[in-house]
Amino acid sequence: MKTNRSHCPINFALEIFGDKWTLLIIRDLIFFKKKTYGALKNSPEGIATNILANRLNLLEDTGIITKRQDPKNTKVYLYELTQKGIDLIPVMLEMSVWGATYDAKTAAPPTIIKRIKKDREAMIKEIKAALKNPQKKIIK
Amino acid sequence: MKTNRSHCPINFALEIFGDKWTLLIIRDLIFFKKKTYGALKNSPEGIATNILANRLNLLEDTGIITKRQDPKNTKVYLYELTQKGIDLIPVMLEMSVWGATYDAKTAAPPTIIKRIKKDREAMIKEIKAALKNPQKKIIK
DNA sequence: TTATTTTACTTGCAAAAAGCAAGTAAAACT
DNA sequence: AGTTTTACTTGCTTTTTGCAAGTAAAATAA
Repeated sequence: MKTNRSHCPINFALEIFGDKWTLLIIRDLIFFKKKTYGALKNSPEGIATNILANRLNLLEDTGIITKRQDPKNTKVYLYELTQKGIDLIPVMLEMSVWGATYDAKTAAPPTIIKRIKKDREAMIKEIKAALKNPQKKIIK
Repeated sequence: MKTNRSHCPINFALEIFGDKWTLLIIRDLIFFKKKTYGALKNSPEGIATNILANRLNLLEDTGIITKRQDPKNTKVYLYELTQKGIDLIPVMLEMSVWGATYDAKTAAPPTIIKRIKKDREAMIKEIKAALKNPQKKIIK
């Protein structure tokens, strides 16, 4: 059993998602509404399949996502955010604003960044609503 | 020369501080106002000295901190946040709230967490003010 | 003035994690 | 019945981390 380095809340967070891949998976689940292993592995950063499988397991173990069979296709599994995962939206938004501010070549849609800055709370609600509604999408 | 995986703002951020130590150093610079190598290495998580030196270099290279000699003691170096580093305060606050929410054994001071939730903007200003004023401290 | 301590690192080596290519098993489609 | 699709696993190399010890220069103490 692995022991915690401390109970500082920042450290607690980093022990779960302090690496180069985990938050990218969560980004895809939140902003692109990806749900399957296949969709997640097709992200532009090119995650290795063993890393993806490992991180999905860790995220499930830490209660950030759940895994279930697709009712329409028994060989497909659906990965979905729990409340604990949904509550990472504010972290993701702040990271997006920071990254968009300091990457001169940022690909972040300016309208989205502006809306985050202008009315964070509304944006958070909108993203949560989009997660529940299969029609809505935040980023295409 | 290392190439970017993508220009997604989240990925941009992760390529800089997507690991288990970098944000802990930034935490110490922001909340505990640590400025020296010695102070940083004494944090409870127990960072190895080679990792600390490496991360301080990377943070300097990416423009998040600056390094200068202590005018009172030529053998001491002072590490200080740039605007790019100060702008990580919102990210740190959201991570703190999330970590404090989901770690049953959290050591986060409840009064601080409440104030972040109640008035984020005021809290951000207060932390910035504390960084400029050598008397003020956010967390002791 | 010399010796010791303090500060900020560096070095070397073992262990763990990441990255890459290929392979597998079961369901589904042709 | 054979091929494709989906979700992984395996094996191997490279890179990163972690740990213990060492170093060099400045400051302090004897």
